[in-house]
Amino acid sequence: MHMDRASQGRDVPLWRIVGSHRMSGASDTAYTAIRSYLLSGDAPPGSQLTEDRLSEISGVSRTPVREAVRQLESEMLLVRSESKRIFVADWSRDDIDEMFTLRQMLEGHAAERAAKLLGPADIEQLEQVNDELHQAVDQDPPDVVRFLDANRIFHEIITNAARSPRLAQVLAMLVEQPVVLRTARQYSVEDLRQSARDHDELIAAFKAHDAAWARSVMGSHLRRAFHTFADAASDAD
Amino acid sequence: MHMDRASQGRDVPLWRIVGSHRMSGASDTAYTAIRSYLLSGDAPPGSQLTEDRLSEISGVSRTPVREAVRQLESEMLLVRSESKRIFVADWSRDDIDEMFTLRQMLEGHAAERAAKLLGPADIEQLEQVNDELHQAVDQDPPDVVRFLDANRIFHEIITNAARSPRLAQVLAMLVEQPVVLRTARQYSVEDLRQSARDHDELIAAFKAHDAAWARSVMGSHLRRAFHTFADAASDAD
DNA sequence: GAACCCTTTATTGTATACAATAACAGATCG
DNA sequence: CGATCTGTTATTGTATACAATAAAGGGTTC
Repeated sequence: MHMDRASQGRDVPLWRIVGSHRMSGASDTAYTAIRSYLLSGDAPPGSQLTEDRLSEISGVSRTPVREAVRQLESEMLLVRSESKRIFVADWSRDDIDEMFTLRQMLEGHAAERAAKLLGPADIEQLEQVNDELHQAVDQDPPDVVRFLDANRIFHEIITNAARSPRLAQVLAMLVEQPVVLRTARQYSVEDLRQSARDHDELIAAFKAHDAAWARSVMGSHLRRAFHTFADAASDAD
Repeated sequence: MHMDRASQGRDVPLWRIVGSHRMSGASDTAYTAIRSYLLSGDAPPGSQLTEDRLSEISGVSRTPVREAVRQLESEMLLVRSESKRIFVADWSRDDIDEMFTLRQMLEGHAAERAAKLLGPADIEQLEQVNDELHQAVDQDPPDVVRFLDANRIFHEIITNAARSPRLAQVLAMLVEQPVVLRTARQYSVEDLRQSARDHDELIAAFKAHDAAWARSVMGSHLRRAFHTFADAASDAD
């Protein structure tokens, strides 16, 4: 009995199915450690970090830390001052707006291509991931972390399906920001449900191989996601 | 007599006006040297390079070479094998197609925003650069290098005018590829003239602050550029 | 007390030696 | 032969010491 692509992933953790990150070596230790630190919220946006400090945090020498910092810089979780010092990125509402706008363009394009390229097995995988997402929402209380994981994987599958390495590389720079992830914890159940419904419709568009439909749904999905974020963020003030 | 932004650049070399690259230190020496080497055409696409070799070429130690390689990897002039070895990128026609498609999306967006944000001084600068470009075309024979320089700066001004650091960063990854630059040498005068006319129309759209017009012209400009490239490349076979 | 210069300290940049790993080539065995 | 094992070499990865540079502090002068 052979294992096709859909069945392959059935018994492994969801977050392993779409793995883009090499996981070994001190560079990756540093990357993972620093990223967790930034996403944990313990690092105040705008505060300075030094390579030595990050070296302590991650337990490896400065050399791999420097590589990790470069990567996190390109993902815009870190920024550098004029004199090359390292700071935790501080995203304004306009910055987040622009990020979602870019994602809308690029992921809209990805969805368009995916509609033409996705096979039945791929679509089955998308449904599987979206089931996971639905379950996370329908828990009481909803499991936001599980939701965000499934959501990320759902989008990654589509991005990869577009079979454009350049597009994937560019989108990797526009991942969710700490401020967005933190804000997600206070989304309403209805917000999460609507997101899941968007995914349902996206899958329907893929099944119909309707590129324009897919782009359109992806566009409104991401645009609404921005406003959900913006509302939650302003409520938090 | 004060110096406004337009007059500031009048006496400095054109390529200095829009400088996004920090120019100092061994890392930049390495970056510049390796990039020149790749663009010179002496490096066969697909061939392997080692850090030691690049270190010899650029005259600095492996540490800054590694940083430069990372940068050139993100600009997709270099690629890495499964085992992390370094190779000169080898772009297929489809890869180039996809690159121009992504540029069309992103620079179309940039043009849209630029149409709203560009001031008279900025537009004057664009005109100045496009004059340069016209002159390069009207020389006999046309000066393709001068043309490409002016063209790059023209597009960079628009990208920067969009005032979206993320957009600029993403577009920096989609710069012109060696194969495109080499092919440009055999563009017909008429191809170059049409390019210059596109720029004229772009400037007209900016003067009218007509975002939709600007996006549209940028779109057809880049799309035609791809076909010009593709035709020239297939002729060269 | 405010601006300037000088010293000291903090931080990043570079070179280099060594460690880890992958590719290569030749020998051995079926 | 062909496959596989093994030692050798090529190449990248990591740690660390030192160099270069920017920031911070502290004293001096006007």
